[in-house]
Amino acid sequence: MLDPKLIREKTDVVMESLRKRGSVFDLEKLIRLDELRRELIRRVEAMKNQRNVTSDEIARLKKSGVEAREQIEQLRGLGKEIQKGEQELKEVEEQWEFLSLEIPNIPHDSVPVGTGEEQNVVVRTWGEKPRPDFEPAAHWDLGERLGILDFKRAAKITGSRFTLYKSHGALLERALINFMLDLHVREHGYTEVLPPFMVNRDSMTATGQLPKFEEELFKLSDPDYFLIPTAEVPVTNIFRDEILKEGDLPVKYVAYTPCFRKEAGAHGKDTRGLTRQHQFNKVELVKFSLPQDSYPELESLLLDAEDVLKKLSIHYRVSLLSTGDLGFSSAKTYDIEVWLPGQNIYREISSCSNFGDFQARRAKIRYKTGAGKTEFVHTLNGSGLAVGRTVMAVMENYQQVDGSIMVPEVLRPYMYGMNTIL
RNA sequence: GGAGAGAUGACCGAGAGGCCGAAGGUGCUCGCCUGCUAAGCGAGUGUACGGCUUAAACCCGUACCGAGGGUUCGAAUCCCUCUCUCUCCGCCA
Repeated sequence: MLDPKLIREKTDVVMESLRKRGSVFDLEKLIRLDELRRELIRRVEAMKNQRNVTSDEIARLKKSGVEAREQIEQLRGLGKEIQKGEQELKEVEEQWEFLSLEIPNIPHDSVPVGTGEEQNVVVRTWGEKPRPDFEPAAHWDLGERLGILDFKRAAKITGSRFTLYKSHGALLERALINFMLDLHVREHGYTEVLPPFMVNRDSMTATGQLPKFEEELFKLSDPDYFLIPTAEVPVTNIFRDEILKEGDLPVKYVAYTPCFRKEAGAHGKDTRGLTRQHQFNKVELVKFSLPQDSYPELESLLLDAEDVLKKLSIHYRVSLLSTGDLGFSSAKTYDIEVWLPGQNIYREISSCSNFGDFQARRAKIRYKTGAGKTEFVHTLNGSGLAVGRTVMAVMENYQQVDGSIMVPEVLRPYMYGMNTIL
């Protein structure tokens, strides 16, 4: 959500932001609703003021033993008037709020302007593409051959886009989760949290998944809950409707959770392997920061995520998303793309974003400054990393000519000391 | 699932139809005092929205005592519904 004052007073800035994103949002309609809303507020509040003033008078008269028939009569009709006005206001306010929740965040000045991912900018690469002297296989072939990934049976159990991990495959997934959590807790100073995997509608609205992206979410019908599409949702909502102390910031959390996504817009895309699943594991980094620190915090969060691949010695690149590719809630996003030799492509394995006060405003996460003012915090998050995609990166980058997979050095303590998956 | 208790400001906790935005305490801020890893004294300290303002502060107004409805001229206080927390019983991984 954007500051209503900003929309009202710096309309051109908001317009420009929408243009850069290629968004078709109806800003004029929102501004009209805002004006109508304020007009109604003025009317209703004037009536309420009259009610309060006269009510006080009644109280004074009664106290001094005088009947106040006339005044009571005067107010009898006013209550109904106020109710009518409030009803009208409520309707307008609901429309206004709904529309407000659908304006995307304003991109930061450092974000390149573009129409899509073609204008994303690669800001750095790390390591080099491996040059095996054999034709590297894709992880789905490796996984089925080794008996560690079973896509057919997962489809039987549930449906498409699910995976059954078996034996050392399951162990590798678990090892990566523990390795990542340990790294971020012990070396990067994050506090581990394990949140609920289902959340309510308010939480989904606070981080920006609702109301716009409901069709992407798995929904439970009985209680009105949703399966989380990322740990960002429950973890950011830890402080919803709270006022933090300035000295407590920044707060840094790391959480492992499964994630559930419908992938509604991706029919027929990435249908093979672990790339795009309805359920996948992710270790997520979340920060709450002072507004003035959030961009440096984004850089350090990105480095924390990159560190996982560095420790695993897997080649990757980092790109800065252009305005056309930027997520709805984000002001600035870096993607980390890992090299997959079996598919001969780079694939996103982490997305690190600064949301500015966009989520904090929706979630009402604030802090008190030394001067006693209450302000919105900035929220940030990034995958550290997507675990299923890391499994495929390990498999494809560490495969041997015989189809076995070497276990990266750092994972061996987490895998009973084994050095090869045969 | 059954029975009961509760939900008040950053936190704890009074309050039971008009004098309550809400006592008292803690915390925090400022000042004084003292002087040493602390204490004492005094003052101040909610949020949101609307108006005023070039903008802000100030000021004015409105709302908010879990959420939503109702009764009433008037509700933190009375009634109804819901949510959550706690205790006991039952059941259960």
